[in-house]
Amino acid sequence: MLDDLEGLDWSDSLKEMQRNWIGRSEGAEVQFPVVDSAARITVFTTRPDTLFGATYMVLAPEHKLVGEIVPTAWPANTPAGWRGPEGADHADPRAAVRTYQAFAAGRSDLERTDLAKEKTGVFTGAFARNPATGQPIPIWIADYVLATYGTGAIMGVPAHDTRDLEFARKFTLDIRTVVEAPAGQESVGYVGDGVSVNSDFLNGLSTPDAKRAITAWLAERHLGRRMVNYKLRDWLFSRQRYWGEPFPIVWRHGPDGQPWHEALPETQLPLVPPDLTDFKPTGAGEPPLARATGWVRLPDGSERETNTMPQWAGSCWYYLRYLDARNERALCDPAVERYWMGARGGATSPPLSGRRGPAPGVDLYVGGTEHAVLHLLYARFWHKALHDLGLASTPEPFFKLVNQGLILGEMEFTVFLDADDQPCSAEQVRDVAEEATPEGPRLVGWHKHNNAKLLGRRISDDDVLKSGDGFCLKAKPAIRVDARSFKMSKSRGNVINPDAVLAEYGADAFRLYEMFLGPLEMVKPWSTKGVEGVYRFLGRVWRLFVEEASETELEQHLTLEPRRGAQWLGKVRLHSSLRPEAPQPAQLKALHACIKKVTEDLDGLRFNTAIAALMIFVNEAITWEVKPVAVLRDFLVLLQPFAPHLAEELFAKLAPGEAGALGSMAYLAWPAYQAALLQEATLEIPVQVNGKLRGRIQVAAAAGAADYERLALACETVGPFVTGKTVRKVIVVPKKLVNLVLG
RNA sequence: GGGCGCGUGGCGGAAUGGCAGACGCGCGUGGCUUAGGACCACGUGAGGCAACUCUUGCAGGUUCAAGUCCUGUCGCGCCCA
Repeated sequence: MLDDLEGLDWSDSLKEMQRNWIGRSEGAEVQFPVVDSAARITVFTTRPDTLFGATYMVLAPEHKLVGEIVPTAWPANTPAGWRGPEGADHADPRAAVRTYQAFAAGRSDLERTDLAKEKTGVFTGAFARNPATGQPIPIWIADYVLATYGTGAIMGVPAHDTRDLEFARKFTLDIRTVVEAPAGQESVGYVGDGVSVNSDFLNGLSTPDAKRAITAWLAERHLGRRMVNYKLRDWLFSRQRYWGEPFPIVWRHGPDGQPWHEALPETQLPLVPPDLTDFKPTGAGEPPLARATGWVRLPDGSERETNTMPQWAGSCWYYLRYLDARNERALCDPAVERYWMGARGGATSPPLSGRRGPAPGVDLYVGGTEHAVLHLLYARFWHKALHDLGLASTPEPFFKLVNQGLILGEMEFTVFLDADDQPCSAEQVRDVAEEATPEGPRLVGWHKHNNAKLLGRRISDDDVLKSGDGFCLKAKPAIRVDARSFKMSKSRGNVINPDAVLAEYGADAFRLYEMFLGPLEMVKPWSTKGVEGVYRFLGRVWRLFVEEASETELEQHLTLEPRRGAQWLGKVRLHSSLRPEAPQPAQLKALHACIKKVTEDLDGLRFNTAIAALMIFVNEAITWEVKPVAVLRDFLVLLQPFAPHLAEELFAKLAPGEAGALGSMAYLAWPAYQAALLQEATLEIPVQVNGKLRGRIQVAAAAGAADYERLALACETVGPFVTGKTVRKVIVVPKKLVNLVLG
């Protein structure tokens, strides 16, 4: 899964997130014998070269060896600070360990590892032997070591690990430098690569060499081995909910009473969940399915599994099932699978970056980053399993993937108020954060100087003015306000309901606005005013085609009898300026410029600029006295992917026979632009003097560099800047500009 | 703390190293209208009477030419810790 990320046409950040989640790290496993015990503590480290600097060990509080190694009494000379956190000076190590374990159990993983927090821990009273130095080193338990990561134990190398150093300083543990930092840097606390020192046979070796040497040395003595560790964990695949696919598993009991489970035969699939009216878990704490006793208990005495699969189970393979959703015998017919998912062109794992034409697998996956490491990681895993089983023909499901940006709520302005309701300028506020209240989240902050808590109050955009690089109160310009857009959420109350937008502006305007908002991948704030803008554009398209009197009639009838809209729509007539005449050159140029832009922008998923090109065309075409039908027809083909309802409606009026025969414009050929029609006879070229715009010249399309230079020097508005000075150099970029460089 | 991304008019945004601000919103003026928050036309980065000057977070650099490339810095966002 890690290696195949290379060939995917995904964003680098998304691939990086998957790499981090998989969390491959190379290092070594090292055994530390426990003094006066048969036990050995295994640690995983990415820095085996620092083994000589390991001056203590830490086990996770939940580590299974803890109970085994703790002695009944503190060793002689145990410092007071080691015998319990914050001065709790326990009489014996067992009490200290018990107390600490209880403390750690109450903390979340995040609280434990947060670097800003104070390190906590307690000495177990036991020692381990550093396999490199032979010295005994104290064994601690501390919650900055997580039981679920690696082996749940670490060697503490305070000189070269930030967290270990903090811990060692707090509990006055030995700090031993074993890596020399590059000149000019302090070696204690240095975590990069350097040269080994104070490390016997490693001395003088560079970090990579030292890692190899110590790993080999450990392996020879059966004290360790090279190891690759992964952060990726199993993901618990069952839920105690009703809504989810039931597992096709039954439980039986052996003669000894021991339960064992068995998969249902394929003939009994699919397994459908029972109808329930109560979806809560049972009083005994069993999942909701246990309520359907008739479904759970089978005639032969066995019982069905009552856990269900999690929501994401289906999302790992639905794109395969969709290909052949009614197939009763198989996941998907192999021929169908090859047709839709197969690597067209023969390659099974092509390098995809910069590739043209259709990709194998799902043609294009558009999804949010919130799926980066869950759905997208596990769907890849399932797909690879299915590929290995011969059920999927590609090694990856989604070769080309685009993360669409989140659409945020409308911009909100917030003024900060102190305890007396006096406004405080936003630049005086630090640590602005959201706080939950019964009315929904609100912003809070703290005053930079007096540390007073300040509460945010939302204000209307009518009450603010632009000021410098921010906004201020219209009534009190000295008070700056916070301006930002938030993620839409029910509790904040800034959710835009698509149904409401559809009812008001229609589906064409809604989808058009979403595409017009900005680049697909960017986070963008919603603006209902912007929907009105594209809605108006659709109105202009309509009026481009439709005769005004019949449009007025339609509107009047719609007001009186909205239910008979379809009937009146049929009576709408095309505008009399639409005629089957040959297009003028300027009209063809406008059309083909639009075809070129829309075609290229669609290929690059730049919907916003494609729509801008459609608008430019309409703005021009609406001024034409005669509108050639052929030109407007091609325009409708360009419009159809963006506003299909409107485009189809107008196409049916413009070409009723063709529209009726095709059923949908989707079957029409996409227009091709002709470059020749876009050629100009003369070009307007800007003239710069020392890089500043000073004039414009008209240049024939076929002109050479000498013509550009002559015309530029002769240009009226350029003259005053050049007279009396030496033109040292003339830069001519054909069809682009002329730059006169003065001496 | 680390990684990645983003900073352009009042707002969303446009710009193969080559005329910054396309297109849209908002705003202004006018027209049409019994009326309209409909529609149409024109204007709209800032300063200046003007010639012109300034302007892509900030500071440098490369270049005939930088929003775009490089270095540093500040701010915001996401992910990880």
